[in-house]
Amino acid sequence: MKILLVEDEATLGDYIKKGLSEAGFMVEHHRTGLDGYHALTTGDHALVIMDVMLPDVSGFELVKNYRATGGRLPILFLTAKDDLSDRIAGIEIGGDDYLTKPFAFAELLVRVKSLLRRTNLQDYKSNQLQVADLHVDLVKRTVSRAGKPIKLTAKEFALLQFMLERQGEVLPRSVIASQVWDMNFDSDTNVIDVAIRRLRMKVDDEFSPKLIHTVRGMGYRLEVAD
Amino acid sequence: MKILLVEDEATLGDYIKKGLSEAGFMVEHHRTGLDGYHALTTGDHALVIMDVMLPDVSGFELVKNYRATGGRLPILFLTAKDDLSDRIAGIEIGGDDYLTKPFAFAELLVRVKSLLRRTNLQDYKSNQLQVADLHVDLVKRTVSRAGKPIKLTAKEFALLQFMLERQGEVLPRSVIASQVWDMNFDSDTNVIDVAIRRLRMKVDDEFSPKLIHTVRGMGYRLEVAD
DNA sequence: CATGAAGATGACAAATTTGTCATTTAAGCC
DNA sequence: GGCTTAAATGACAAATTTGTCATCTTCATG
Repeated sequence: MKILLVEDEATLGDYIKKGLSEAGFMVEHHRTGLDGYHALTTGDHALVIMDVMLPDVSGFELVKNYRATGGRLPILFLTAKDDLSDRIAGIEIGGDDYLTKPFAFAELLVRVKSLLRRTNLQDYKSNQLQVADLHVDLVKRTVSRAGKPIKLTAKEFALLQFMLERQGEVLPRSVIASQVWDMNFDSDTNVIDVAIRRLRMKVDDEFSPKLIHTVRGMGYRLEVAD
Repeated sequence: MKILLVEDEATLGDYIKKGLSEAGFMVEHHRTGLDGYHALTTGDHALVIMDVMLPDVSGFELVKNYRATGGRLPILFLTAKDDLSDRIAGIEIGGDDYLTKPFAFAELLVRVKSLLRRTNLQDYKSNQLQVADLHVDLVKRTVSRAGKPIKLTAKEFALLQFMLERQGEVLPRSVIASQVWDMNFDSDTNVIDVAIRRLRMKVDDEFSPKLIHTVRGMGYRLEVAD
């Protein structure tokens, strides 16, 4: 479970991070609003803990914008005591929570767990596959290698998915044809060769080790080593 | 867990079906090879029990073809005693099993369970969603309504998936734009209207109840009733 | 029930994906 | 090393998907 923490005060930030890590959460810590916002919109966290007072942008502004674009992660605000009255009171946080500094860590942990419990019900888990440093999320349809996102077309994705499901097996063109293309393999087409090439360009060309291997006379195989 | 049974002898077929049903399996029973083959290639069973001697095609031929096109379900053959020696002996069943008639039902059940245990390990479950009679499999990327398969394009699927995730909520165009299109909503485009229309044509037009509703001035909502 | 605004729709155009083909490159074998 | 065949590649064409626009329809309201 990944938590995004946006907190500029080093001492407090480290303290929270340490505590949550010990409680079994992965914590990604950013110190400015913009960094935090970037992480928020690109990452896959389950919850956000955000200081309202940040050096650059107000946490409140950030979240307003985040919500306006459809973001729905639960957000737990941290506010300084004297900010509380007029600020938080007016925020339509809609189901999110806040905590006034200073607070006991135990208190934070309780709120975090409660928020996660409340929201994680309808979260269906992603269906992830991985080979070497290639990550594939079958539900989100995202692919990345060595952390770099890769955009695949529908056919490319289907082909990769099929090969992943049969990792290590040699896949004759005829089998690929019938499973990925739903056609009877007609040996005078080379669609599959071409598709493999396109997939390789995106998934293998600039990386190593190579994952897609040719088995001459037989077909192709996806595998980490040879 | 769905099991496909292909057996022409009525008595034996009914007997097996009854027994397996009582053991908690769903059984789809076909009486001819061709029917069975059709079910095999279009359905989503976990295991196949097939008589080798069928009135139309030999079960052996069927499976040979099935394997050649990449099918990988475990298949349990039923053979008459005297067919056994020369036939089964020569079949490269590769991991599948067979049972000689007559057999005790308990024996069949043991084999079935063992085959399922052996193969279900690497089967990752599909990630399914459903509203009314609309079924969506997020991993296989299949959609069907009232049992009828529906083909969606990538954008259509993404839109439907998004609406399903937020079932019941009114989704402003601006939110759809940022979540499905990854663009800042620019009110002088009607891409979303058009996309909704295309989705409706496939998913709602010839069905009822309607699932995609317009909330005038606000956006769209996916919901079973109004 | 007339009117203005929002949404639906159909036709078209742009962009993207997918498949085909001719040619080049590489592998396996003698 | 030369030969044969399989696979890789690049360029092109077809097909499909996606977005734009102009027009028509529907809804809410006075």
